[in-house]
Amino acid sequence: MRGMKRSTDPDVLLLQAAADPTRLSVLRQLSAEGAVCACNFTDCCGIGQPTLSHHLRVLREAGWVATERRGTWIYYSLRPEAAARFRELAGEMRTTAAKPAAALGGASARAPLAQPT
Amino acid sequence: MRGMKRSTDPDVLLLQAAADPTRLSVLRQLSAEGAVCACNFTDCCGIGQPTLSHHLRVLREAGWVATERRGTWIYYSLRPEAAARFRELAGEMRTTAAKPAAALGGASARAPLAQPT
DNA sequence: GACTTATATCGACCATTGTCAATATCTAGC
DNA sequence: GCTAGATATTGACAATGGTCGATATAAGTC
Repeated sequence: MRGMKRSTDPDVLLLQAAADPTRLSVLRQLSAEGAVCACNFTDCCGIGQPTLSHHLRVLREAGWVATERRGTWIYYSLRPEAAARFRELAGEMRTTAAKPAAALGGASARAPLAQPT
Repeated sequence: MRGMKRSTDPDVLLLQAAADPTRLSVLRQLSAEGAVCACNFTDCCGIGQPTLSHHLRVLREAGWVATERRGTWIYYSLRPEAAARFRELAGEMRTTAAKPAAALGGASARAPLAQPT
């Protein structure tokens, strides 16, 4: 099979949703301002309204944002669970500080599977 | 112009690099084990060697990993700067806890640009 | 030198995705 | 009902990106 493999891991979906200039910008604005009307993003990002709507849908389906209708417009806000999961994910990414390059010199821990005799 | 726009924002590049099942798996293994030989990932992820090499290149170019040759094999390790930047990014993503849905009820803060009379 | 092993690069293929124009849907006010 | 404004959906297109097979490069051993 060629092509890509569609990911189902929620962590990957969360990262994929944030890994776009427009959407990261939206997330940052939401983080800074709390609840933001969709119409506020339209001009901010230099993209058309359908495109923005698409990005907001991606963020919603990834669990990043919640929506609330107020009359004709819709407010978007960051979902605390998503932000928390994101921070947790980032917290996992730590360099052990003992191994990165130092452990390579030792005679004990070297070859991963086999050694070139 | 149709098509996508190539992002140049280093934060977006960092997120894009992490937003793939294989690469996230690699990053997690690096975080857990420190320095890992490239040959350790090959069988782990169920992908071919050229594909893994491609993913490692993406991670390298995004600043996620550093490499060190040891004989015929190459060890990959997490770059502390990347992990730190990632945590910082995640730290930005906070719900202000004062606005998400509460501020919408008030009569003061409502319309973003205009109000439906 | 030849041979083996590990990693990188190249070239192709196809799935995904960001974008737009046009249109539909929903809500409010008349 | 009709009209106006905000948002969502549809259908197309192009660029990106993940995958593989084949090949190239690099380092080690003999």
